[in-house]
Amino acid sequence: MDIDIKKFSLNPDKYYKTKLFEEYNFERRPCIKCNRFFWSLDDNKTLCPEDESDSYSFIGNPHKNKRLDYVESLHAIKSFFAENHHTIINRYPVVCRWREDLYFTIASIVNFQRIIDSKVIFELPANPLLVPQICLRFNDIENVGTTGKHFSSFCMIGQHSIYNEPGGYWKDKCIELDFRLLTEKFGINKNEIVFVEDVWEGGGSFGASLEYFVNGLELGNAVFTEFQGKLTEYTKLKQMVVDMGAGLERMAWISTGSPTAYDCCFGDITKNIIYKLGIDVPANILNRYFKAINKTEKYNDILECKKMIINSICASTRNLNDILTLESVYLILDHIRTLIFAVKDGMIPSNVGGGYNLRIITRRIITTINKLKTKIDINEIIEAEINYLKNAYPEIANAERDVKTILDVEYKRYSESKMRMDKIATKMKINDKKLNIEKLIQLYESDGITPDYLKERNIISKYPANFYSLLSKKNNRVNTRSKNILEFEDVRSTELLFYTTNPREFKANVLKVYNKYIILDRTAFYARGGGQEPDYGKISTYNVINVIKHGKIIVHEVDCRVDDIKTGDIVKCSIDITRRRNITKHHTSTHIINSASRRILGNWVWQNSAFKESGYGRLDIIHHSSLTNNEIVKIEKLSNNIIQQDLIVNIKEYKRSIAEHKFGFKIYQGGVAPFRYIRIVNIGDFDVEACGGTHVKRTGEIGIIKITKTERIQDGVIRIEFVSGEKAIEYVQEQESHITNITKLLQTEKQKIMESFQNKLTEFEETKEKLRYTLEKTSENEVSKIIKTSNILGKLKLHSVIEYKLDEKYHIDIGKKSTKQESLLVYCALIVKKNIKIVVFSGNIASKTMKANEIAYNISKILGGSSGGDEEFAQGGGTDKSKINIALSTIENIMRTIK
RNA sequence: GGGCUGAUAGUUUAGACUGGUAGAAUAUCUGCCUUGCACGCGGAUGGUCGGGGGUUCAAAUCCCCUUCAGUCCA
Repeated sequence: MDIDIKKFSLNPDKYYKTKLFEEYNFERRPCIKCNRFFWSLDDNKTLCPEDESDSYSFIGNPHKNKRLDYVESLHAIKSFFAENHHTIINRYPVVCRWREDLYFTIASIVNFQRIIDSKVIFELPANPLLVPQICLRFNDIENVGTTGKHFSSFCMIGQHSIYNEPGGYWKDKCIELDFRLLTEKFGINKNEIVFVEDVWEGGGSFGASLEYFVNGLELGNAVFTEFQGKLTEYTKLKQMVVDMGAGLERMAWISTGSPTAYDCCFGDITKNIIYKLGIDVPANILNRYFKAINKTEKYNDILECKKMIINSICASTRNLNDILTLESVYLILDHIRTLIFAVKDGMIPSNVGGGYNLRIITRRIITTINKLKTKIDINEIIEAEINYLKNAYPEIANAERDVKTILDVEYKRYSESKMRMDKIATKMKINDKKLNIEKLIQLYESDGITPDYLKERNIISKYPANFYSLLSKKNNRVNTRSKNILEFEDVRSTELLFYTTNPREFKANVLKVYNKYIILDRTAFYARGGGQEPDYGKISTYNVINVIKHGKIIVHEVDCRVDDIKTGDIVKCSIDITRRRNITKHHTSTHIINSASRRILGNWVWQNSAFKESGYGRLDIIHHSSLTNNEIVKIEKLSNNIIQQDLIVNIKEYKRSIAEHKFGFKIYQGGVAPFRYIRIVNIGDFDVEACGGTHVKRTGEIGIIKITKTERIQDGVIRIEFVSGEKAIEYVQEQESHITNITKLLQTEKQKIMESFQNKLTEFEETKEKLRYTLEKTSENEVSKIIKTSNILGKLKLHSVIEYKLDEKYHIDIGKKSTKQESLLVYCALIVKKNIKIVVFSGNIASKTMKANEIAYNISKILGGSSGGDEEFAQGGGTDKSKINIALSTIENIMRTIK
């Protein structure tokens, strides 16, 4: 990266110099330590901001008398940019459903990036705009709470503009506004502001950037994105994008000069908890401590490092302990805030995907709270945080109950998990097994049992220091995906008829024919998209079997090579209307079931994905547990109730900002559409979603919804399969015919089917019982009969039998009893079924000369099998039924020879 | 998205590596003891070994698939 910074820094006039720098006479200098260039008004600065001696001097010493906390800072920033002709956009969801490569929104620009065929395209709903975007980042949660500035979720103030589109500006205006924001709204002395030259890459595109710092703290980074590709090999983008992101938490921190950024971002909550826990550290010690910890770069042992700081500022051990408790408070507040936004936007803790990050922070919340000596009420914190944050983000006002429920569910899971861990540990302690490194790794990866936990339980005394590095070595993954892309660059976009007149039959101009593909100037064929399968039908004489979108062009695939249609022809087209009708019903049903599930289960229910075919529909929802029978019944009932109400399905285009304002985030069930205008499908007041699919006009048309199956396809995701309309009738009829057949088999009538089935079960149990009883009663007789009638051969007795009816279980029972009573007896049964099974018992005396395992071995050899067992009992088998008699006479002969 | 671990009686589980009668504890029923309860001693009931397929004379055990649960990583 350094080489490339040099490349850009070689041409500072082009990439870095702005009008503001000229006007104010900013001076450009290289850092005497790292040679990076920076722009500043202060002649004394010779080092990069981080290395300056006065870094973090704002702590305890803010710039202005009027101090703005988190919410106040946000309002100040919003009004400043609104005054300067920016459209203020609501935050996007923190769950990033519009990008396959991200679980969470990690930067404000992500909202507007679309990657199509590995090309980056930016779509701004307004130009220029400002968006306060909550971002979730989990890469250094270790630092949350301890450094004073790291968060697992933070608000990135996104200032975005596309230079070469109407309304846009480039670096001059951007830097001027950022400078004015700091000086005018936050009262920062212009001499304290430093801009550092850098290059920034993200999402496949990059450009020169200016990071701006105040007192060593980076507040924002303005990236002027104009290239795409690798840093060594790139092309110029069609769009020139200003991507400025600033940290709201840090703005508030600079403004208030509090010891940490956590102190000014949660309202009074922090203060209240600190008071409740009895933490009492003098302000000057806190200020000096956090200044020092922020200047510390690398450390091996964090606790040692903290102790050193405490010593250097002449603080006490009690101060250190209080600061450690304080860190816990900060961590809890940060993690709960992250959870609030995640749950509100449709992600819950689980063991896969982004949900795992949420599980980790949830469990950190729980363990950290448990560690505190004075117990604090987690529900109170949730309430207080939402109460404060709703002043900045009103939409989270109603999230309280959901967050509590999710945390409760997760708490129970964690308790069970800990109980399991405890059991395993206890068992290991009893068995006192030696644990090698492989076993330690297995315990950690399969059961979540850390070596530290085993140490705590005195199961091991120490473990290899490289344990965690051994683990991390195992992780490597490269995700390469190649797509078959058809090139139709010269073809103009297709007019979509299904959004307007939606005809069943239409005529169209052929624009292009290629192999099995046809492109028309207009089409009513629905292309696969939004989980809805495509229309089938006919173009001229060809059967359409697939319809796909290629950018704004619709491509029809037919079942054979097209050779009698050519460009310029006018063709007659017709759509398979039965198929379309079925798919349409399933699509509207998806919306209904989705909203019904949310009402029955809870507000965290979001659509995870959906699929609508002609034969059935499938909806995957976010939910924490498998559905109970009762829940399924309720969802089905509510869905059908909506059908019976025959609600009007309203479809209308809205400007995105208006739609978001009017209906809220929940419209993005299928992901965020990047367009300025979005199509809103409104089912009465029951369900509102942004959707591009086909829908019925009134819910009554669907007729009936029947849920056929639900399953938990992974932790946190429930799949609901269902059928609608005619398909539902067919399904019900099929079920009915099954019942009819069962009724016939049971020889009863439908009303009594359950009763009759229960009777049959009881009967079966009783029969089993009778058989057991009979065998027991007769076995004694049988045994004495066997002993009496057995062949006396030499000194011993032999009872041999060829059995066709009873099983080996019977003969094992009888053989055992017989040989116990008569120690001279050899009991030998050949059970003939598909194969032959051999059961041999040899009595106590008999087994001295006639070993059961040897007898079984000899017989099995003759029958073409093998055997196993000991002297008194053996089993075996074979396949050759024709040799049964030979086998038995062989045994008799052997026994005769024994003396 | 990838990996790992597990599923045996109502409950907790042994057996699996090395295929050959599924075993224990607890609960339940019951007998003895006791005025009664608790305890103690004895007996009984309870198992599609998660499901399906394969290998084998024979699979809880070995192999493959699948369902459910847990856990770790990106």
